[in-house]
Amino acid sequence: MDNQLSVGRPTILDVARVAGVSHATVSRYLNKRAYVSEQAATAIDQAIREVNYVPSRTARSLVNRQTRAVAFVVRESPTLFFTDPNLSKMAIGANAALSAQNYQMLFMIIDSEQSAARITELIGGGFVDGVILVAMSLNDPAAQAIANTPTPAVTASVPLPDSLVPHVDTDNAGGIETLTRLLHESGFHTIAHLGGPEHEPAAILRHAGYKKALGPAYDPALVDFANQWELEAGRASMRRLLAAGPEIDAVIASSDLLATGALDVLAEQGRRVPEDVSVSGFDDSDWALRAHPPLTTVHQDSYRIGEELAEVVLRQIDGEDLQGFGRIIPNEVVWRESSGPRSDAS
Amino acid sequence: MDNQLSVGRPTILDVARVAGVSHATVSRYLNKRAYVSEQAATAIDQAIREVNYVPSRTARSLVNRQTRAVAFVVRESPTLFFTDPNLSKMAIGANAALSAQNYQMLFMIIDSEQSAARITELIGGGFVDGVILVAMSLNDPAAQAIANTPTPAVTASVPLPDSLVPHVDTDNAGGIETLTRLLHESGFHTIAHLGGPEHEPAAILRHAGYKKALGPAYDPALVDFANQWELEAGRASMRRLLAAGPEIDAVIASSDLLATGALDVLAEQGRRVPEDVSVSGFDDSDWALRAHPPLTTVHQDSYRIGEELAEVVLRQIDGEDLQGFGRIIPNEVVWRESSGPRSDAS
DNA sequence: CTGAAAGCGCTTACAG
DNA sequence: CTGAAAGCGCTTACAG
Repeated sequence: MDNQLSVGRPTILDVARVAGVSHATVSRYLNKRAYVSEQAATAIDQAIREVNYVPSRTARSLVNRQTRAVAFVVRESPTLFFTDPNLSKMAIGANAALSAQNYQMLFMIIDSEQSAARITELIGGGFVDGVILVAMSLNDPAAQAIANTPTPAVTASVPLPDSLVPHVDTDNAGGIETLTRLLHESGFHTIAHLGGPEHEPAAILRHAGYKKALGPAYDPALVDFANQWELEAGRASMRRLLAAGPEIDAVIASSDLLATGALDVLAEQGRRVPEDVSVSGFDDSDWALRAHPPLTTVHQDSYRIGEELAEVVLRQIDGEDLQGFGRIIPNEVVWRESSGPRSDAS
Repeated sequence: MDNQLSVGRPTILDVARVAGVSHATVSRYLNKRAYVSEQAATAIDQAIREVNYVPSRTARSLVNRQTRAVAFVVRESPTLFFTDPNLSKMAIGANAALSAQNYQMLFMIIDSEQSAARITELIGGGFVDGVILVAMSLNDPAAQAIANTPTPAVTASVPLPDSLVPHVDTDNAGGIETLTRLLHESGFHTIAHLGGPEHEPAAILRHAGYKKALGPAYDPALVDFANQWELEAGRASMRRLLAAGPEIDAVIASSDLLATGALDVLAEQGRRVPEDVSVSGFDDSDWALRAHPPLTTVHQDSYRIGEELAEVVLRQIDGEDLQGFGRIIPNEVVWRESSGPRSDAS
């Protein structure tokens, strides 16, 4: 009566032997996609418990050519990732959407060149069915390598250059455009723009929104681009703006961090915010709330962006061709003290 | 001259055909573990580029019986996870240690019953070689199921009941013991303990540390256990303590959150902190810093805990039997305003 | 140094 | 309804 089992973990053959059927029948039972007699079913069910059988994921993946897993790869300093609420909400949103379709999200952190290579091989080697790539900097070899893999991919926030990988992003242009309009309507008329690095897509789009809102009133003398997305670069840029146009009564910065740099310089020079100059940012990050005064900014629905990212990979996994596709998610202006009272406040 | 390639992604057979060798030789070349002639090597190398070959992870895993991946499973509200700096530092530490050994850490979030079942199957099915389990609540079926899998596991923070799964934890008893001693030396003599839920291991250990430090001076009348790790439970417990022993001049709470509840009640009753009563917590979480006044607490090196967690799974993957093993990581008292001036401050 | 062959643990037409 | 057989893409003794 001793059913010899193999040494390692039990396989479908062990179950078959105990149940007294062929392993093909066990497989059919497991996959519920073909008829199995009631009698065989109960025998198999019991055998599964008896030998404590769990199907091998790798064997299944090999024959099915799918893993039902999607990687969420972060090309960022891990600390920054966990700190940035926008990024973590994105991850939570994507996880929920994937989970709902019974896909497992696998969060991976690139924290070294070695890990970048390993993750690229993993993804190129079919360890997952798709990949959501979060990378802030362009021309990043690691990001490029992952995107060039045959595995369906989507990038968050930044469309990769020279690549047809679809991307999902917040409405950079629209957010700033709306903000500019609101400031204008609230009585600010000499509105400067403190942009991000001039060649970065996000900076370009945000500048475009500013320009569009102003229309013919747009004045290039009131625009300056910071060299980096850094506090110090924001300060330098603000100094240039003040030197060029001392009469400005509002500054629209391309990020909360740059706006914080602007606040520093304005304080140095004795300009009051918002009484003398209104300041605003983008992102609605912690910087916006911690600033003195708290910053008007553009808030993005990161959870939703995460969900859309998931949808875009999933559709590609289902065979849809989404080359070059871009999805823009609307955002929302959050009006705070740094812009003074809002004229049209209801 | 047209080398017919199969339709899907190229396989080792395609490489072999193009290079004019057998696929076994290609495999040997890839694994560098047997001699391959220089001539064959260059041909293969070129063929790999030509067909753009990347080895299949699933096929490899199936024959090698290993995936070189370790799951980091979080049984927590995802938001809480990303918010809690202790948890994210743990993840970063584990990721770094695993990565250094060329293992890929796969971060997975349990956010529903469905996902709990899916992840359990994944792990039981050999999708990863090991699992680090972060679960705060005991008797959690999902945690138990994962731990009962044949896959090597380790739990963070909490040893699972009735389980021999190894665990790594901060020195609960030692931290509170040291803290109690320091308070005593600083002139506090009627020191109460506001413990966590009476049957939770962490609460039991912390209480033990308090008791040990006090020795014969220990007085059970000065001890109360909160019903939950919640703010409100901390308040209720503090009220009971004050009712039982109004003369207390220090309260050692089992967590920062419980300590915050204690602060609320003391403020209500007009007792000044630290002038009338010293208050301290455990965790060095945001609660500790945001409290008024900031809380003395026990700080844990979460990054290091993460590294140790990785080491414990890795050793098991390497075949070591670590059943029942527990690793206790030392921690450190952080003295802040809620305890007044420290007598032995250097 | 290198092929042919078996096998890792599954799924799935194909005949019965 | 169910077995036998082939195949998913690799690795690895075993002979040469």
